[in-house]
Amino acid sequence: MNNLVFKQALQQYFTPTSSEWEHIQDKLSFRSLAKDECLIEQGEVCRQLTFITQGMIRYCQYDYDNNEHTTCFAWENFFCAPFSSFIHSTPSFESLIALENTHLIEINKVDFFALVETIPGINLVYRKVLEAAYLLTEKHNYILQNYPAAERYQTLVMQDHPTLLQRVPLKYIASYLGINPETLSRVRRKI
Amino acid sequence: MNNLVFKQALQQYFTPTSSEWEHIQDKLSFRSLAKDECLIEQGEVCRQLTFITQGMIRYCQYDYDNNEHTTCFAWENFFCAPFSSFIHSTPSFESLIALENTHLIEINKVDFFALVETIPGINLVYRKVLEAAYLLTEKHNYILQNYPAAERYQTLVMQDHPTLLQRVPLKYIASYLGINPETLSRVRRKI
DNA sequence: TTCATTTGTTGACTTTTGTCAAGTGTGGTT
DNA sequence: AACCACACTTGACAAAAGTCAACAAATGAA
Repeated sequence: MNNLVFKQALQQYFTPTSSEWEHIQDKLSFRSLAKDECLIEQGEVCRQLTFITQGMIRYCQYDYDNNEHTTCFAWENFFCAPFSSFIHSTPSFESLIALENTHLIEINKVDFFALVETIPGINLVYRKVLEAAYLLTEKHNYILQNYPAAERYQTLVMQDHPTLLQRVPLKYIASYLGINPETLSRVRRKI
Repeated sequence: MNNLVFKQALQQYFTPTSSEWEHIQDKLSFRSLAKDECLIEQGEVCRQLTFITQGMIRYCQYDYDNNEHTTCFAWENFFCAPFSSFIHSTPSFESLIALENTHLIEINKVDFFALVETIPGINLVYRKVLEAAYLLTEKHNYILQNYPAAERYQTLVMQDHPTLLQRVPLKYIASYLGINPETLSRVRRKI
């Protein structure tokens, strides 16, 4: 069941042989998070790669005044991790918190990198995941640095992810746009 | 000469066999940029990976009002490219412009990915380059989004890259910090 | 050296966004 | 139904950074 969702996700990139799939499946474990439960806390070192089979995760960081800032949302069929922590075993910049009750597949980091080395298809998947993560944050950051509040809303929400509005409280959307809820409220009123 | 610098850079990650090195060397070409010359213009699709043997490159983007924003600096011994464009063959978000007279080694994208597929060491190097690029922009963005002007200067310049001050005009540093030159000037006066 | 251009600084003012406080609305619990 | 917590909105005001204009300082070319 859950495994199948995962296999389908891999098959976007390669079709594992049955022996490869055996090896992969061996390393998977399952986990659920209740709404508001933490997958990883800021400062922790990330030790596994996570794949979301159902639900939604919010990435957030804390600034010098301990205010929370949302940097990313991830949902069904995406891999999620604080990648720099996952890659370099350094403390994570961000916390990952469930926005809804969420079902996950986890692969331990050591196991995952062993698969990357031994299964070329997994190497490819890893590259694609990194590339996609890079692209997503690049755009988010480009918009946050170069556009005022109203344009951020238009681009990052209305244009790119209008469905967020149905799933995510506005206060987190405001935080994703790098503005506060009051400002978002004023932006939305003017439209 | 130039090749040697490049080989040394690779050797941080792996030691190519002499036949591997032959294949790699075959694909390298050399290029120089005068100060202010453009390596890649925003909107262009990036078709090669570049390695800097001497000099310095500035990455910059243009916002909705066509104001320029510096997002990154790269110098000797670093690979540089607008990675999302390089990876996905999409128009580059940013222009790459020489800050000084600069010497480069280039590898055509198709050749490079062929090397990634055939030489495991190059695959590793590519992963490391991507990971490093990801980490660098992640920190830059984290600071820009979460800290006010004075703290951005302290962290990104004084702490991380104080040598920038000797090589880069303040107006570009201001732009890298997401503030204007007047604000930077005021920040520096207060210290 | 001199002159012109670019770079950097400063002050006065404006704009944008944030902060604080009060209020409305909604959903869930008892 | 009544209450509570939470999400969201609104207004008045404050703070941070941007804009514009003037000028100073450094750099480079003639």
